[in-house]
Amino acid sequence: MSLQPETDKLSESPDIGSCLSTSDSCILTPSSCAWILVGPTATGKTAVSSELARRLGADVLSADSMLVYRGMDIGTAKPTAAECAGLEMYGVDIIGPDETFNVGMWLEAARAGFESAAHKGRDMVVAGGTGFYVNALLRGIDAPPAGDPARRDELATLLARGGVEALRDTAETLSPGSVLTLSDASNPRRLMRLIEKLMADPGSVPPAGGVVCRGSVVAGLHVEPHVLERRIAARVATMFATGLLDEVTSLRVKYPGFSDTAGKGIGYAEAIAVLDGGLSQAEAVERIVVRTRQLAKRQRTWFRHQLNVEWVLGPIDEGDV
RNA sequence: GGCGAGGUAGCUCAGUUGGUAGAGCAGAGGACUGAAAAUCCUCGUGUCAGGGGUUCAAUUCCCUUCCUCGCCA
Repeated sequence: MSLQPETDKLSESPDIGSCLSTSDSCILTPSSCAWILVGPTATGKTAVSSELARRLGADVLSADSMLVYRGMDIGTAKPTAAECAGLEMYGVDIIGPDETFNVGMWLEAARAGFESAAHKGRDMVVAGGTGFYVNALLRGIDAPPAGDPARRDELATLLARGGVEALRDTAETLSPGSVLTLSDASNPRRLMRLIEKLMADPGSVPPAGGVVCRGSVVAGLHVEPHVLERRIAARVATMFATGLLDEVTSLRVKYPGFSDTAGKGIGYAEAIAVLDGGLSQAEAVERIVVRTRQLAKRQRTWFRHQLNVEWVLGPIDEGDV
C-alpha cells in the first residue's frame, strides 16, 4: 500500500539510476536493455520490479527456481494476478510440479523472453532470488550434458554404497586429478556432476552462452534483518491462512507427484509432511520459517560474493503485519 | 504429603568407573558454472540448578534446598 512512495524514493536515489544502467551490448537484444534486480527472499523484489517495469514499459523475467512450477503459487509467494496486471511475465509457470527443472531450461525461457521483448522493442526487468540463474544469464553455462536422471540414480546408488569416497574414486579413474579441480570435493552433488561431465561425449553440445552481456550492473535489495524476520513470519502465516495445504492437496490430485526439485521447495516439503502426518502444522510453520531464513542468508552470501551487486534499501513497511 | 525419574550450550539430549564436557538442531561465516528454495565446508567455555560435605581434586559420590515430570495419596 505504501509502496508508491517507497519506490519513488528508490528511483530517485542516486544509486538506482546508475546501477541499473543499460548493458553495453546485449547479445540478443542490442536495441533494448536489461534491468537486473536481485535480493534475498521476502525483501520486496516483486513489488519493486513490477513498479519498475510499469514505469519503464518493460517486460519482466523472473529468475527464480520455484516460480517456474505451475500451480505452486501460495508457497512460492508467486506474484498475484493483481501484482502483474498489465505486465508480460517470463520464467513463470513453465512446467508442472511433477517435472524436474534445471538452469538450462530456465535459460531457454529467458532467451525466448528476451527475443519476445526485443521484438516489441521493450526493455526487460529481470528479478529474482536465484543467483545461479542470474549468473547463467550474464555468463552463460558450462558445457553439457544436462543431468540425466538414469545416470543420477546410478550415482546416487554408488554414493549410498560407497559414500563420497566412491564418487571420488570414480571421478579419479575417469580423469586423474579431476577431483582437485573442484572447489568443494566433499560435496556429493559436485562430484556427481563432475562424473556426468567426464562421461559425456566431449563437444557433442556447445556450452550455452549468456543472454545479457557481462557489463550489466545488478541492483540488490536488502532490508534490515529484524524486518526480514518479521516479514518471513508473516508470509508463512499467510501461506497457511490462504490455503497452502489445500493447494498441495489439489496439486497431488492433478499431478502424479512432486518432482525432486519441486518437492524440495520451502513450504512444499513441509506441507507434504503435514498431509502425510509426519509433521504437525505448528512444526511445519517453524520449519518453514527457519528454512526461509537460511535461504535468505545463502542468497545474501551468494550475491555478496558471486555477483557485483549494488545494494539499495528495499521497501520497509510493505506487507506490514 | 509419600515414592520414582530428571534438572548439562538458545533447543533436544549424550557423557565423565571423581582430574571442570560433547553431538544433533538452531545461529554465524564461506563455497557454488546444467538438482541451486539444492548440496557442501568451517566455527561449541557452558555458574554441568543453588548451597553444604567427603576428597589433593566434584559437574561426576554424600547431604540439603529449589524446580519439572510421572505414579500413589
